[in-house]
Amino acid sequence: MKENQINFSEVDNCPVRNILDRFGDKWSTLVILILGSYDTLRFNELQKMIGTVSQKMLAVTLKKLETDGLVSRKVYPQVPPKVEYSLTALGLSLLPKLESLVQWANENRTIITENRSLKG
Amino acid sequence: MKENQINFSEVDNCPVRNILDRFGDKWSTLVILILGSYDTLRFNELQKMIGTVSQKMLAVTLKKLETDGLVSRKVYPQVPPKVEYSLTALGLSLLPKLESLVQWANENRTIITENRSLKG
DNA sequence: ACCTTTACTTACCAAAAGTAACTAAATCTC
DNA sequence: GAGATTTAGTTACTTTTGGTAAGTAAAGGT
Repeated sequence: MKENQINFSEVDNCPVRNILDRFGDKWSTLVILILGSYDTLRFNELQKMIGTVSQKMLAVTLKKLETDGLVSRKVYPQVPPKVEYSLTALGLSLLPKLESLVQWANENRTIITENRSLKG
Repeated sequence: MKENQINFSEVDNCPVRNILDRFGDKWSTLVILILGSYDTLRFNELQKMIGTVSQKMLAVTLKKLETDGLVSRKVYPQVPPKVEYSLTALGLSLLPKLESLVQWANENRTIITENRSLKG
């Protein structure tokens, strides 16, 4: 057992899983990455940008991110409604870590695709 | 639109999502992190360490990671069977990026937990 | 002869996510 | 002035994903 070991075994006691489980869902990381590159987006701009997310899941995802304080939500009292989403300082602090994952994915895309086609 | 912009809008054409979707599942990142700290583990050592993963999902997760070439599987022809899992070089190259996410989660755990209890 | 052990698989059930339709109210079109 | 359009959602229903519990194979221990 290495030093600085993290205990993963209990969900509630595990500092990591409690937080990371929130990004283990299908859309959170993608929403953060996109808001990171576009700064401010309305609900259906985000939806068009992602392309394959359902309205329901985008709404749920944004609500969770807002609850955690990663995304802020600005409502303009208009009809039809206008709501703008952007990253908070906390969300921005996570961004470079996710971008580093994206960079890794880009660098290793070819080799992983090859591995997949070998094994089927 | 910033320079170095990534196009997220089409699943198949998106270099990022094609790869990252594989870690968007419930267990992959955790398995990589644990194998990263324990070096080599047998199937049920991994299961005990995670604590809440089902045998079925651990098997599925390991098979996907093996297919992608992130995890290697060494079978000892014994009865009862012995199978050892460890990270490949590719898996090891991903590890620091995931550990950086863990570090972020640790640093921001308190504030996120507070945010959740305010809104939640 | 029977129980144990390990790394799975399988059949069945629960939870998460996808789909499509619906809503409210101001503005635009005819 | 009746009806379509627009936006940010919500709701009811279906599909997909994950969880549960039991089963499997074959060697060794009691």
